[in-house]
This record gives sequence, structure tokens and C-alpha cells, in this order.
Amino acid sequence: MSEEVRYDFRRIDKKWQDRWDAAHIFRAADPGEPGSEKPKFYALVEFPYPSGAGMHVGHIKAFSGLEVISRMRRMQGYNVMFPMGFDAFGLPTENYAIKTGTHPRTVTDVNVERFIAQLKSVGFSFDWSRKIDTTETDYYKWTQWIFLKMFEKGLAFRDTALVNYCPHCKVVLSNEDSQGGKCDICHSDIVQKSKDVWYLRITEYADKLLQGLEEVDYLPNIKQQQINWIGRSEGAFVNFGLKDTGEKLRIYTTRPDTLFGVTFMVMAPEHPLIDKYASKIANMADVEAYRAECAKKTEFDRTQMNKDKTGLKLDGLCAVNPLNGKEIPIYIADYVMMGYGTGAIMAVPAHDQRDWEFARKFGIDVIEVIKGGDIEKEAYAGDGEMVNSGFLNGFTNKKDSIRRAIDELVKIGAGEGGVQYKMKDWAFNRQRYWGEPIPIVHCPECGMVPVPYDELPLCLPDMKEFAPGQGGESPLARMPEFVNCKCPRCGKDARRETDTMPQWAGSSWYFLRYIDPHNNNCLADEKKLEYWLPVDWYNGGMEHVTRHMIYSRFWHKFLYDIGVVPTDEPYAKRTAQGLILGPDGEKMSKSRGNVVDPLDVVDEYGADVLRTYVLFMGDYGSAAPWSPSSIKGCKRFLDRVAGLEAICSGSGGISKDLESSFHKTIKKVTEDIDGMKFNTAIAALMTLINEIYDKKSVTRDELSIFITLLNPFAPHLTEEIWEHIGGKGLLSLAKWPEYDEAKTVDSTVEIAVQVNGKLRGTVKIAADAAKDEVIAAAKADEKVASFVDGKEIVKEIYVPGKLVNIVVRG
RNA sequence: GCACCCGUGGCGGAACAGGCAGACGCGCCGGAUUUAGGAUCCGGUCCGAAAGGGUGCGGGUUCAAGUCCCGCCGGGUGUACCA
Repeated sequence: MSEEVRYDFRRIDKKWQDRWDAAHIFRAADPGEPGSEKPKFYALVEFPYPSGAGMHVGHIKAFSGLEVISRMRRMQGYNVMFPMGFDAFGLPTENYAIKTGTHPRTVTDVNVERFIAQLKSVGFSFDWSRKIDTTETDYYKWTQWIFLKMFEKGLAFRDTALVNYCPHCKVVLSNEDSQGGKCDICHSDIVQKSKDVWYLRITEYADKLLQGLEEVDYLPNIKQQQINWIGRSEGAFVNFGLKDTGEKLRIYTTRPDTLFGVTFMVMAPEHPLIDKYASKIANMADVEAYRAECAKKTEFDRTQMNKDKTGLKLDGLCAVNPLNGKEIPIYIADYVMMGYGTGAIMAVPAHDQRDWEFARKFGIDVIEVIKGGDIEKEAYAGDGEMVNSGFLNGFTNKKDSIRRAIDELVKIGAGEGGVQYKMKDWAFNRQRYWGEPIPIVHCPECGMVPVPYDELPLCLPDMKEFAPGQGGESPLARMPEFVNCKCPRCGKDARRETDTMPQWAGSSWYFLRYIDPHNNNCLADEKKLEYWLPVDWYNGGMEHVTRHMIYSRFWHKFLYDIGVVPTDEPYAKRTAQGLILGPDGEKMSKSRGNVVDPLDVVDEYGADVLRTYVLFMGDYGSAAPWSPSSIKGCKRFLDRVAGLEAICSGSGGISKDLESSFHKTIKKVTEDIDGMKFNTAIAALMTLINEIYDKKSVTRDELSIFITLLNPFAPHLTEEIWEHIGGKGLLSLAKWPEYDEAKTVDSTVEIAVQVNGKLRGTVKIAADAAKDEVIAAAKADEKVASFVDGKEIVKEIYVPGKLVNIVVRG
């Protein structure tokens, strides 16, 4: 029961897709090639993971934004690069491969092919000659190359650490991949495990990543999320004495000026000094019991017990305040984390709510050092005069007192100012098969030796059985032909690293490879990088603005520092699209059964209706529910566009009575596309077509302008009409219409007339009429007059072209 | 808990930079066409008979507030014992 269509989209869609393909019209010109003299525009959308489920309507919306902008830019005379590729390493493919006994290579190839066919069926103007796939050796050769460069510079290193481990996926996860204590992929509870793992020293770039945000044009909330993620805080490291040991207990605090308010210390349960001085701790058995209890707690429990502090006093160990020599008890408690700062804190219960709660529970003194709150009721974190604080007494400005405290600490050698980041080094390895092999050899003589550059790519060996090993060993470890090798440095027997890189590796630099995807000599040619960088506009999902974007900015900044890329920031501008929700207003998911398949939509309505609807359904940056009935509005609109041909007079310019409408619409559509306000751009075209139909005829010039403006949204139908009315060449290559500002204003305007702020009438008057004239006309209005007559006029306000407000009294 | 964003008809959403709230679309109502239904076309559609009232609630600033300020209530996103 498919609905009647006014135009044969099945034939038309295919016809134009084939013609664009054959003419290679979306191929970007590299420097030196014809077309490269135009200004360049590099539009980037997040490349998809080619899942077996195929495309999702969310992909369509994500790509359609820059698709429309790219098509408009081409028509405006830009040399546009709008590439597409596939981020194809990763667990879903591997898990599917294991389940079905198919090799992940095969699975990936099949999925990629399907994605390409689907993307083409929607008519996206991607430059397919630049297609990349992160799992191809030609690509990951350079992923490995970058890794080795980082290794050389000491930014890739191995360390033993407590890691987040997913027992289900059998992999080590970064903090980013295990938020909330759940595995990002399978949502199982993760556990802590001690392991020797690879890290990338992203923390070394923390400040650069923060500072770089000042020079880029990201949406404000995107910048804010990155700032929060980096989580820079300024404070001081303070060394407390550890009584009778000669040892220092080092802590980090943002408020060193509250040192006189310290009444206890807290160490994380795992703190190494506990073991070192275990012999001095009288209640070590209790300590061990508490530690065991903490280790059992899942993240979820810890969150639930947010308010209920637990802990234990260390009997026999005692800290000494470096400023006043006071002895201070030491506790262990799991509200202090080993992973942040030094794993120990000075507790100032009067001015920190967590410390306050702990002090209450354990009956510890609370000493006020900042006036202004009621420390009997709760901790006071505000500003105020310093008291009970020796040389700090009397300070009222936080900045000054902190500086004074740090100066004193430095003077007596008990500490110094310091900076901390929430961001941690990036755990950079997985014990899985379907990823880039880490190109390192472990030699008993030489230690860790990089695989020589001329031996890259280090190919992933073909395996039949690639399920992860028990205990989380990489499947590659089961393959002696891969593992056993000669040390590149000394030639003796050695073992290859068997871990692979995490999913985020390949996507950290893909935008560079698009610039020169087939280069065998370097990751991309210098001249081409110089020409194309930075990415002018990057659009993607909010879920990637921290992890993926920070990782890729880090890689890019590193490549800049070693002279490989010419810009220090990769992306000049970043925006994000909102989700498409299911018709029920919930997030689309298979389990809810509310998933809309874009191909079903293409099948029923054609690509142009799908493209138009995903942009018309609401504000591009906000989530909006899919509406199976609302999409009909877009179908009707395009049917009406197809119907314009029948009322086309065949000749003539823009008719007088539609002139300002056309100029206004050109302006509105152009500006709205630039501002990603696609919904109102389409609405403006709908308004214009309604005006055209009111007139019952359209000139050839009017029709040309109309379909040119609509082309980025509905390229197939508009190409077809263009051909019918004898347009030269392809509409996709036509010139974008320009408007005359002077013609966007009407000669007569309708002015709202208010009396005391209430609308009482309207007057039509020449747009350039003087204030007096307009007000006189307003007063002449019968209804207005009835509200004004016999009253004292206090004020007359005239907003040119808009409104008159007559303020009366009495 | 903290940070940011958002609350507008039956629905999705418009409203530059404080200036006619509800553009555009869906749905709905009526009419035309049709054997009928669908599709299409035309008209109507914030509430109210009207005066008037309307942008989550309560205050404020202003000639004028969806928009600015203060305090609530509700929702979303991010982050979470970060010292």
C-alpha cells in the first residue's frame, strides 16, 4: 500500500547517483590540480563503525548536516573535501566473528561494502576516491608509525598498574571506557586488576590541550566538557612529617592556606606507605580487613555510600604539621583515591564537606580557619577572614592567603605549588585480536625494542581461533610464529608484544590520511597537509567530544611538535548533532523495537525525502523523535516541487510581486545553512513554494533559483527538474544564487500599533516613512483612536518597520 | 552533590540583538474532486461567545519580557568522594 508518488524517485535517485559517480564531481582537487586555486573547505564527519546492523537513521542525520553545507560550498566556488571512511577495528566485529566462526576481515569487508552501498543510495556527496579503512595494512602501517614516534619520545611507555578489567570482554579498559564501573561495550561490572600495561603520556599534553581550546571555534558546551575532562586544578604539594620515621607523607591540596585547620590525615587504603611501615601499625590486622572490604566494593556500592564515610585509624603512625609542629592522627578511608593527587590528603573538616562528615563520624576536632559559616552545621567552603592560623590570620582574599602559604612552605622546605589534572595517562592496549599490533619486540638483552620503520606494517597474522585467552591474554600470544622473533637490535631470540591497540587508535589521526590516502612514503604529503589543514568544520556526536576529540587533538599536537603536520590544532570548528529518538520519544534501540531503518524510508519515499526530513524534524543540535506521519510533510513538499514544472511558463525573470520573497529566501536559506539551522531553511523554501502556488505560475528563472536553493537537501529531484528545464551541466555544479540586500526589504511594511503595550491594530505604510507620519497613521486607526481619545499621551515609541507603542494615562 | 543546557498549541518545533508569540510541518475540522477509500486541491485551527487571557510556577526591571534579573518546580546531558 505504498502511497502514490508524484515523481519516480526510484528511477531518478539511481540515475543521478550514477551520473555524479561517472563524472567524479565530488572529487576534491589536491594542490596543483585544476580546482585547487579555489578556496579550500575541508568538511569532516565522524567516520562510522561498520556494524553488521548497517546504517542507522542517526548516521543519516550526522552526515546530512555537513553534506548540505558541502554541497552549498561547492556551488559557492569552494574546493570541497568531504571524505568518508570506516573505523573498523573493534570488539563488536570480533565478537560477531567469534560467534559465527567468520574471520573479522571477511566480516569487516562485507559490512563496509554494505555501508558504502547504503551511503550511496542516499546520495551523499562524499569523495569516495579517498575512502579509508583503519583495518587495512596501508592504513595501520601509519598508526603503528605514529606509535613508534611516541615510543621514541617517551610518550608510549609500560607500567604496572591497577587497571580496569572487564571479565566479560576479557580486556583492560581505560578509565574513559569504564565509566560508572561498567564496561563501555558489554556493560558488565569491571574489576580492578594489577597488570603490566601500555600507556600514552597524554598528561604531558594536558596544558597544551587546554590552551589550544582558546584558538578554536567549538560550541561552548563542547569546550566546557573538554575543560572539565582535563580537570586542571591549582594548589600545592605539602610534605607532612611521619613521626619517628624520617619519612614524609606527601599530600596535594587546593587550599594550602587552611593548613592550620588540619585535624587528621587520610590515606587511600592502597597507599604504599602503609605497607612500608606495617610493623609500626598496631592494628594492621584491622587495616588488612578494611582493605579487603574496600576491594570487594563495586563502584556502584561506593557511589551509593557517597554520604556514609567509612575508615579506620592507623594505630602507631602519626603525621606532623610542617607549619605548627602539631601531631595529627592518620586514617585510611576509601573516599580518598590512590589515583588522584598523591593518594593522601590533609583533612580540614571545617572547610571540606567530606572531611566534615568523616570527622563527625569519628569524633575528630573541627577547627575553623575561615570565618563566615556555621561549622557546627556543615563545612564552610566560602570566602572569609582567616583565623586561628598564625601568620595567615587576617587574610580575606583566598588568592593572597594561598600564595602566602605556598611561599612559607617553600621557605621551610615543606612543599611547593603544584598543578593536578583529572585526566590520566591513556591505557593504550587491549588483549584482543582485532586491532593494530603494537610494533614492539621484547628482547631479554635490549629490553623493549621498536620494530624498525622499514618493517612496518607489522601485520596482524591470520588466525583461525582468535577468541581471547583465559586470564586475559591476547590471542596473538598463542601463535609462536608471531611471538617468536629476532631482536632487531642484537639479533638474538626475542618475543613480540602481543597486545593490540585500543579502538581509539585508528580514529586519532584519520582526518590526516584522507588528505593523502594512498601515499606509501609517509602518512601524508607535506604540501597536501599544508593545503588542507586544518579541518574547517568537524561535526559529530556529543559522545565523542571528550574521548575521541581529546585523543586526536593529542596525537595531532604531538605530530605538530615533531614537525609532521603544519598546524597545532586539527579542527578549526566543531559542532554536534542531536540524537534521533524513536517515535515513542525514547532512545532508539533494538530491545525497545523502535529503530527506524533509513533504507526502509528510502524505499518508501526516496532519498530526498529522507534527507530533507532528518534536517526538518527539529533543531539540528537537539534530540527529536522520529515521526512517521510528520515525514509526509516533506514528501508533500517535494511532490509540490515536482509539480512546479507543470506550471512553469518557460521563460521570464523574477516576477515583480515575488522579487522580495526570492531575495529574502536566498538570504535566509544561505544564512541558515551556514548556521546549521536547516529546519528553518527548509521552512523558508516551503513558504516560498506556497507563495508560488498562490500565483499559479512560475517563471523559468524563479524555478531555477528555487531548485538551486533546494539542491543541497534534495539533489536528485532538483537535478531532474534542472535537466527538464534545459539547465546547463549538472545542477550540483551550478552557481549558488546571490541576493541583493536592497531587494530583501519591502517598500511597504505593516506596523503593529500598541496602546500601553497592548496590540490594538496595524497600519500599512511606506517603509521609509518618518516617525511622525507613522504615529499619525497609527492614531488614525479607528480602534487605536478609541483607546487613545480623551487620554493624556505620555510617550510615543516607534521601532522602525516594526511597531508603535502609544503610552497613555487616565 | 556539582557544572552546563532546556521547559512555548493536540504533536515536532519557529520567534534577529527586549518589539505583532505560535513561522513551517504534522494532526484535526469543514468543503471540492471521487462509486468509495486513498491521494490531491481550497478554507479553518492557542484558549475564550466576548471583554480578555495565554510561553513550567512566584516575584522584579521596562513603554514593551518566551527573551533580561532573583527565587522555586520539572526534565535532559556531562561528571562524580578530584582533596
